[in-house]
Amino acid sequence: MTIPRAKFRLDCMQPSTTKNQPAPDLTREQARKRAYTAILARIVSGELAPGQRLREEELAQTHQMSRTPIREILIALEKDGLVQRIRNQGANVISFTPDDLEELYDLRCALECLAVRRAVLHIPLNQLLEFEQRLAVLLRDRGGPRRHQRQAELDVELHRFIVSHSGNRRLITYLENVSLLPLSLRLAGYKDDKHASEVGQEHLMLVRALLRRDSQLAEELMARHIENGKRKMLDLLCQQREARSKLARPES
Amino acid sequence: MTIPRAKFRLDCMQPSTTKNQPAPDLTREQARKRAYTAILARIVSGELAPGQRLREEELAQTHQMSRTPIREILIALEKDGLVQRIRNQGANVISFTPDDLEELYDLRCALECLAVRRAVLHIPLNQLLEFEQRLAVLLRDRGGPRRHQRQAELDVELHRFIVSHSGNRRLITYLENVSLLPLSLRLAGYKDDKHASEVGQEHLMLVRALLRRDSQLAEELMARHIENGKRKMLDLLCQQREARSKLARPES
DNA sequence: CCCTGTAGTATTGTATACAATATAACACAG
DNA sequence: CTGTGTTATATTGTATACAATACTACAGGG
Repeated sequence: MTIPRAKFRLDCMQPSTTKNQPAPDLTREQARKRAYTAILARIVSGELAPGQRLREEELAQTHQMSRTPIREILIALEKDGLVQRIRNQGANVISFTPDDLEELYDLRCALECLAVRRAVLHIPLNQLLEFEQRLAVLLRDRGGPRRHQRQAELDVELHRFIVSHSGNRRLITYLENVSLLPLSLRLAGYKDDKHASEVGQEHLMLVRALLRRDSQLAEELMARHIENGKRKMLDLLCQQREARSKLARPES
Repeated sequence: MTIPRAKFRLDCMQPSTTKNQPAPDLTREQARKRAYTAILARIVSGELAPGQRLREEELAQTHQMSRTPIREILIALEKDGLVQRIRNQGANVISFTPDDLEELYDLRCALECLAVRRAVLHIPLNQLLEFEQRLAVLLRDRGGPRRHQRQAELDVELHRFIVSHSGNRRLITYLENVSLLPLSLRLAGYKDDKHASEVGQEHLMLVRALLRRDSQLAEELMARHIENGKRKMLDLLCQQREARSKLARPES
């Protein structure tokens, strides 16, 4: 015996007005959105490891829906570049090589430089000052509680903030996609104090250039910042891969 | 009475080997791919006008398949930026405003400049010489048969050629998406002889810079080339919109 | 006449049954 | 024991039925 699926309110049960019901039944739409973001989050966070198989039936069960919407979500995630699907063989979390990382960072560099250039004039000064403040505090405060995490969050927030003022919606979504995949690596990078303080410094300089509305300098700093990030993340990725391959065949 | 759907060959009907059947039945996969490219082509070519409703059932019938794969294709096309889908209201061909066009061209500029920079060293000289040849011929040959179309095709081909040697797969697909939407506009632009010859000149200069492996110059020329294109396409789009709005309410 | 509310219709969203395929387990000849 | 072919099983791909929603036409009251 199967549990009957949730019944949705019928038209005739609605009070009296026909238009603008605030939420006749958002559960379906919400559920779908939640499933999408949940799967995405599990991939980006690394909970679902690269290469991990994503079976439709399993996802359907965990999200309490049928395979149909799950399939559609997987197709969307494939287009987002987070999932790889092979016909008749299903979907896997994408696994990226150093080459992929380089591709992503090169793209990010080009796009984010465009974003800064466009954002310089429109970005509100008071919020920039706020960022400057927070960056300075975090840089001074060596070894505060959960410092790495706070710094990582500020990193993401700052970049999103700048990009969001570029005035180019497509640029925003592209950058979101390009940044999403290596996000867990970026977060992992903050465990290294030297790296963290360098990134903090770069961010601070960038914000100050933006405060002076110095477009050229800001773009240059951004380019260097992302190039530096690329190098470090490549190192980190290679370290991780070595560590993992040693773990796979422990011959020590 | 419904027509029974095509029966597919069963395992037991296969000759004898289990592996590597050349094509046990590709029709499904082929059909799906064909449907995808067909719909895409109809959008890009302008046959399906911006704003045009895309009903699943209708597409399903014209492509001889059920709504399920069509839906999945529409989801993919939405992610490609060619279709807009609104929940419970279906899919429409995306309609782009001058603002959208500007967004697309700004993105294209940033991405294609990156592409040239990366391609300069690896792009094969002999093929470049071939392009130079063909460009020169087309520029001399004023008023040849189907000249506009040949020139437009060469345009697309040249840009694809350069981008394909960037060594960045993601860059290639992003640029494909960014370039696809305004393609019909670009093709329409070639009806203007002045525009066509200017573009031809720009292409020729670009190819010559690439032949000299002059990265900086090539990038600069590309940036200018796309900026020029942006301006012209904006003009053209505004003209088209005026013409259409006059046609909508003919008060002459 | 316009506006609001209502019933009917068209279309999308989801669940599910079935078809087709790939993988794994296995039998068997060499 | 190895490699090949076969069968069983798991999983994806597609068709279809049904649910839910948005749209349209229309009736009735102001």
